[in-house]
Amino acid sequence: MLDIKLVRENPDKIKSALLARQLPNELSKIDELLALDQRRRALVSQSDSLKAKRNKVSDDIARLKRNKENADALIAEMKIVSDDIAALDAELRDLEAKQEELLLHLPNLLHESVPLGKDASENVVCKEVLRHQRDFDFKPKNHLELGKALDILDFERGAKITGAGFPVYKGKGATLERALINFMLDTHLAKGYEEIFPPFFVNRESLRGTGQFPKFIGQVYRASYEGQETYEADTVGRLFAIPTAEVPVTNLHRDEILKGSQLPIKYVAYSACFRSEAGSYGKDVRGFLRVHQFNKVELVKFATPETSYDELESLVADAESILVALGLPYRVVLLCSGDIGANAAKCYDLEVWSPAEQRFLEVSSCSNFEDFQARRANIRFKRDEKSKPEFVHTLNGSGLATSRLMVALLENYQTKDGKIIVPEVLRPYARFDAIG
RNA sequence: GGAGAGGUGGCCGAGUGGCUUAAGGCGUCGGUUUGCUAAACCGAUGUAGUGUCGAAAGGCGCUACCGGGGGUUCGAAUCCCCCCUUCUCCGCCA
Repeated sequence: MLDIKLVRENPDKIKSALLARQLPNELSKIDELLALDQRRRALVSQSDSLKAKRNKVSDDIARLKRNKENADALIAEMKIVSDDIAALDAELRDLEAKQEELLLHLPNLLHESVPLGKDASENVVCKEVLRHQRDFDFKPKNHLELGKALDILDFERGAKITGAGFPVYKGKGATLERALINFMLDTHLAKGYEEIFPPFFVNRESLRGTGQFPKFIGQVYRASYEGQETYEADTVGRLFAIPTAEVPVTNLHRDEILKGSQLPIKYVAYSACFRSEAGSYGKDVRGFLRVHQFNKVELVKFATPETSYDELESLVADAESILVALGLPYRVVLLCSGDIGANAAKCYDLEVWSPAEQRFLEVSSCSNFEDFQARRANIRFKRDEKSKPEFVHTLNGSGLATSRLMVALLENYQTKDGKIIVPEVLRPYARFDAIG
C-alpha cells in the first residue's frame, strides 16, 4: 500500500508508475482518490473541532453537577452536538472505507533500475549460467514420461483422491522431494537464515498484509471451520490456505516495532503452497508446470531502507546457489515494468532450463517490496531508543520452488537407458545415487 | 465441546460513569550531588491524524487510541452486545 501523503503530494509519480506498468485505466483512480482525500480531511477537521467542544462542555457539566447546579441547558445543547458528530463520523467511515479500497488496489512504485517494457518479452536477461547444459545423444524424455516410467510421480491417482493439479510423489520420487527440501533448508541455514515452520493456514489480515488481498482473493483456497454457518457474513471465521510461506513469515512481525539492531532479519521457511490458479487453464497445464499444491522453501528478509537493495542482490545470490550446487543450467531475469508484480518495486526471476520443453521455467521470484507490505502490515523499526519508528523494507524470494525444479532435475539428469542420476549434493539426503 | 478467570502505556499494576491530565512502581534517557561507581533527589519518557509556528531539528494546540468491533449516555478504561485471544479445570481426540 502506498502512503496517502505520497499520493497527495506526488500524484504524478504514481501516475507514471501506472503507465510504466501498462495500467492506463487506473489513472482516473488517482484523481478519485485525491478528491476523496480532500473531502475526508475536511470532515475530520469538522468532527475534531466538534469533539473538542464536547469534551470541554462535558467538563463544565461535570463541574455544575458536582456543585448541585442545573446543567439541563448544556446537556440539551450537547445532545445536538453529539448527533452532529455521529453524522459526520458515519460519513467519514464511509469515505475511509472507499479510500482504503482504492489504496489497497494501487500497485507499488518502481525502482529506477527497473527497465521499461510492455510485457514479459521485454524482460532483461542479466545472466545465463549454461555450463551444465547437456548435449543429449538421444531424445530427452519429459518429466511426465520419466515420472511414469520410474513410478515416482502419480498424477492420475492424485486427481482421483483430490483433484487435477495435486500430484502424488511415490517411492524414490517422494524421497528425492524430501531430500531437495532438506538440502535447500540446510544450505540457507548455513548462510545465516533462521528457520521457521509456519502454519499453512492464515487469516485474512495476513493475506492483506502481504498484498494478496483484496486483489488475488480468487487464487486462494478457503477453509471454513465448524460453526462458520452461523456467522452473519462469510467474512468471519474463515481461514485461507497459504499460496506461499511469504504470507505467514512476513506477517510474523505484523503490528510490531523492531529494533534497528535486529535488522536485517533473515528467515527461511519450508511450506506447502496452495494456489487455485483460477483462470489459467490452457497454459502450462501439463504435469508439474502448473499445480494447485507444491512445495517451496522461501526466503524472507526484513531490512532497513538503505540496505534493502543490497539485500535483494544477496537474496538472489542465495537462491542461485541452489541451482549452482545442483549443477543445473539457469538464467537470471530482471522483470520489466510491464511484467513485474503489483507489490514489488523490483523483481528478479530465476529460470531453470528444461531440455524436454526446450525453454526456461521459473523456479524463483526474488522481490524487494520496499515499504509497500510493511505499510499494509504495519511493520516498523526504530533505529535506536529515541528515534521515531519507520517502516521496514520487506523482501522475499523462493529458494526454491520444488515442482519445476523437479522437472529440471529429472530431465537434466536422465540417462539414455531411462535412469535418473542423483546430483552429488543430494545423495547424503536421499541415500541413493540413482533412480531406476 | 463444557465451566471459570483474565487482556490497561516499553514492563508490572491500580482504576464500577464526570476532582483521571490513566494513580503508583519498574525500566530507559537527561540533570543535580559526587575521587569513581552505586544510591538519593529532580525532570523527561507512546502511536496515529490534523492545525499552527519554524529554514530545519522541533515547539505549541486539537482529536483519536485501555484486545477488536458495535451500542447506551451530555459524557465510557468503567455499563450493554458480538467477536478475537490468553490462562486454569473437565470432556473428547492424533
